[in-house]
Amino acid sequence: MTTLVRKEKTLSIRDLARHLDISIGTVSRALNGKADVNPETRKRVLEAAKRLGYVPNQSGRSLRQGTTNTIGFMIESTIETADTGGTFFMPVFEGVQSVFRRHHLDLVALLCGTDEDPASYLNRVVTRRFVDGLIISATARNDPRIDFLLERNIPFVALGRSATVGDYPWIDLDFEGVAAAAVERLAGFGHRRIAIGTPASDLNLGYVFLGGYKRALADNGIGFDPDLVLPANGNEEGGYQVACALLAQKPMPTAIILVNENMAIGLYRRLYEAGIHPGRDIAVIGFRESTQSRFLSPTLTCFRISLRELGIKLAEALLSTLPAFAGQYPQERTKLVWPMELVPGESDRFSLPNNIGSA
Amino acid sequence: MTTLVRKEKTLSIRDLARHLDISIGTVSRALNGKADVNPETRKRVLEAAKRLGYVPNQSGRSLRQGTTNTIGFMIESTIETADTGGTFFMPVFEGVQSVFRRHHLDLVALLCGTDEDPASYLNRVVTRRFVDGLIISATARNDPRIDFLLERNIPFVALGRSATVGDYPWIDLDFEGVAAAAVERLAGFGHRRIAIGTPASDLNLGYVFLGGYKRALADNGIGFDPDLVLPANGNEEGGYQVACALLAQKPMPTAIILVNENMAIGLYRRLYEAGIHPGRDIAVIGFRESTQSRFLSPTLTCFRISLRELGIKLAEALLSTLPAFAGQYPQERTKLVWPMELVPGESDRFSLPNNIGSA
DNA sequence: ATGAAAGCGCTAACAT
DNA sequence: ATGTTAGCGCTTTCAT
Repeated sequence: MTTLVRKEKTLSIRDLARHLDISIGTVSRALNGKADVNPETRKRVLEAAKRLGYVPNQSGRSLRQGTTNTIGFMIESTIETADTGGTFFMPVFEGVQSVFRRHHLDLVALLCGTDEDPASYLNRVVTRRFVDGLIISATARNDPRIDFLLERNIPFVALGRSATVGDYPWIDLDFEGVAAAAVERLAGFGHRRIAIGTPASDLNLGYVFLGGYKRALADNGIGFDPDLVLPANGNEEGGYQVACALLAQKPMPTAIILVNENMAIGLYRRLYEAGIHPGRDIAVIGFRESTQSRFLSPTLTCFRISLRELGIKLAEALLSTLPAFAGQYPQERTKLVWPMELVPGESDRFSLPNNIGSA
Repeated sequence: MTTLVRKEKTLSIRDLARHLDISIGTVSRALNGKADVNPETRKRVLEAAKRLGYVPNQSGRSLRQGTTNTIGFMIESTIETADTGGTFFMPVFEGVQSVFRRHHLDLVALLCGTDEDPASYLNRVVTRRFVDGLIISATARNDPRIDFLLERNIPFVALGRSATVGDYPWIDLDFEGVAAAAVERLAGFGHRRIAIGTPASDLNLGYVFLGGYKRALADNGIGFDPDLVLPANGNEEGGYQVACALLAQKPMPTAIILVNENMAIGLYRRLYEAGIHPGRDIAVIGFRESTQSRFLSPTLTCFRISLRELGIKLAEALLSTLPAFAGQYPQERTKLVWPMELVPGESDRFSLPNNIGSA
């Protein structure tokens, strides 16, 4: 037969078969690694495919197989995350991707705009059969997306717990443990009036964080004072507001724990304006260690986590819920609280006499 | 006919047609707003579709039409951008999305991992016909992706210029203008030894930034000193290194311009360690205004840009290259340098006597 | 204004 | 081990 190499048009499997003078069925089987193909034939096919730059059309495959080989990672760019979310998600994304790549699954980030309802956005993505599975993040205390995905039986894993009931896989940071460790450390330094900066929104992590804080207070014999709970956005501006709230209290708390390390910048700023030095006049503990936290003055005491590892675990948790991969990842529904490790900085390095700083 | 509502399976257009007892062709035409449909029929179809939750299968459409109605926004998570890139891209993404949504185009972020070659990643995405068009970012001085996309005739727009030749649309920040404005401002304050922190990598923006700096020096009668060009990564760590380099010079430069605002944090840190105060002992000008820059101490003099607007322009530039939309967006190939507006902060607020600070 | 039918590219079931 | 063919869901001719 004639050597048919089309220009301008991408090669179809039919073109490839014609070029090799064999049937398209055999070509398909050869490319997909099926067993019943002559090794010689397979070699020819793979070589020709490579040489001619043949790549299967994903739409054709999807239509036939009912799967897209694409996983969606849904990220909401809310006020809470717009500024700073990227620094968190990029490394997680990398970890997820490193696992999926081995299985020829493509990962796409689905950024739901602030002017679109997350639930209806998700609905569109899912019903169009755009992805085979989903990773959702920024779980709300009550998250309709989870109900929706469970009901439709769509494979997914949540980055973050939720109060929404149901048997679904999730992985979450150990907000509770972080709050507890921070309180314990500060209490050990003699602090009694320990404030806490929590998210202003309905994110579930706020509730968990607050819960850990309260428990740790009790464990350390410190009474809970609702005035010391300071809700704010998890960014620099929020930190500034938290500092304002701190300064307004009499006596001022001697320590503050932040649920978000970016708040530290705004907090520092406001404190400096008031002539108060973190690490000398007030103890500050931030949340996640970052390049930033290490270069602030004073360096921020915070908690270390490998986001890439987290991403890898997320991917594995999802794979175990995908029918095509459950065999290779035979785990239970993952329900995992990811531990974080304290990294001492300069921001909380001072002790109080026992009798100072109590309420 | 019987009312056939399947469970567990998503509705196909065939199901919908059967349910309405009309042909699938008519249903398709009704849903796609074709003219030759009885208004009455169309109403019935749309109602039933809504009620039963019918959503067309994207794979079916794509296979038939040869388009996916999906645009890819390729973001590389390099060392340069991993930490901080998100803060930049999220708002841009929002802007892009707001335009595409009107045209029922879905936007997905394609994050190329650090362990994957950007060009081959792009190749995969394109040849699989996964997207109809692309936005690429982090353009290198010589960027093979541009050659590839031009050769394959794939609609795309670049966020960032490149030395790669060809008639392709791009939008870029005004690095040159920023460098020039910064130099001019500092020269006006009496500075003569003005250092510059540039990217260590081969990003095109580094060359453009440096070019603007050199020209502005000349315009202000200041000689160019290669020792004052300090390459570093565009993150906190890079800023720290820049500060180290500054401190090593005798006499120390009296001003520094950074190509990336995140560097300011590391720079501040190192300067504080050396007892040198930005805004008092040395003038600092950062790059992009952010929540961060406003809350640093001292606040950072930097440049404002509406990233959302930038995203909107990017989307429009791409649409004008897509055959299906070129009619609605009949622009020339966009080649646009996006202006940025100086936002004075506290970090460069001091003047030198004329005879101090000269080389 | 509607129906009938072809066919996009691919895989899998069946036949040989 | 290979060829043949049906059909995934959809849009778009071409009839009527």
